[in-house]
Amino acid sequence: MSYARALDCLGDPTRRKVFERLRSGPLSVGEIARGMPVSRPAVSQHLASLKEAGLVVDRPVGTRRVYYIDPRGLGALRAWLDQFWDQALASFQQEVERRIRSEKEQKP
Amino acid sequence: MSYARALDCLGDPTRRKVFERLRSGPLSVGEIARGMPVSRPAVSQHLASLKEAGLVVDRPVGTRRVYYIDPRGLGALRAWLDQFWDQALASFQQEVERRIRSEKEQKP
DNA sequence: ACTTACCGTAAGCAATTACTTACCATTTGT
DNA sequence: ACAAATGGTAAGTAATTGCTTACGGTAAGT
Repeated sequence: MSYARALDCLGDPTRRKVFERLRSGPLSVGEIARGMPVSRPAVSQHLASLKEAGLVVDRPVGTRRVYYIDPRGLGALRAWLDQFWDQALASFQQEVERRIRSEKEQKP
Repeated sequence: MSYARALDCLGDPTRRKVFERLRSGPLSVGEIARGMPVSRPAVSQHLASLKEAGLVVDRPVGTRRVYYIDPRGLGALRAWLDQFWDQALASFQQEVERRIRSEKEQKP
């Protein structure tokens, strides 16, 4: 049931940008906010949401806090996606075949 | 760049519910809306968003419209997730090891 | 001890958005 | 041709939420 909060989080473009900045490795809050179109407190709030959703973890380093991606949140998301894959592919293929058949009926 | 709209869509709980109803196979709008806590027009609007995001496709069947999941949207989402996986796992493991080392220093 | 750097939190505001009701278009059946 | 069924669209409203400014708290440096 954790995929729900994760998807809620990643639904916001700014929060997605914050998350994507951590893809290359751990970063402090200031480093994440640098060059962002929003203020540092805004980034802080987004990080809190991401943390509550299990998508990131943080670790204190002196007066700074370093954030990095939590693979467990990522895993929950992937598991949720996989639930759809097989059934969706089967339904889709069936519909494609149906479309081909209906086109054959129309031409001649 | 299509994963962005897909994530925006699935960020809403109701829209997620609509999407999850299609997991077991194609359904008409009325069938999807049946038993939902929102009205049928609301479901229609959500389906339009999902369609624009490439997550569902529809096909007319008489006076009804049957919707089903589009695997291409699902694939874009999975590809985006996979981008994070390797790097995130490496960073996470590195942090776990760092935590173990710092605990060893503290005890003796 | 004092200052500086860094970050989380609170309050308030503006903008987005998700929902409802009403209406219209299209297709099927009689 | 008419009636019923199905669903997309428009307008309006209420609620959510993302952002900013201001403040407080902790850790490092002098």
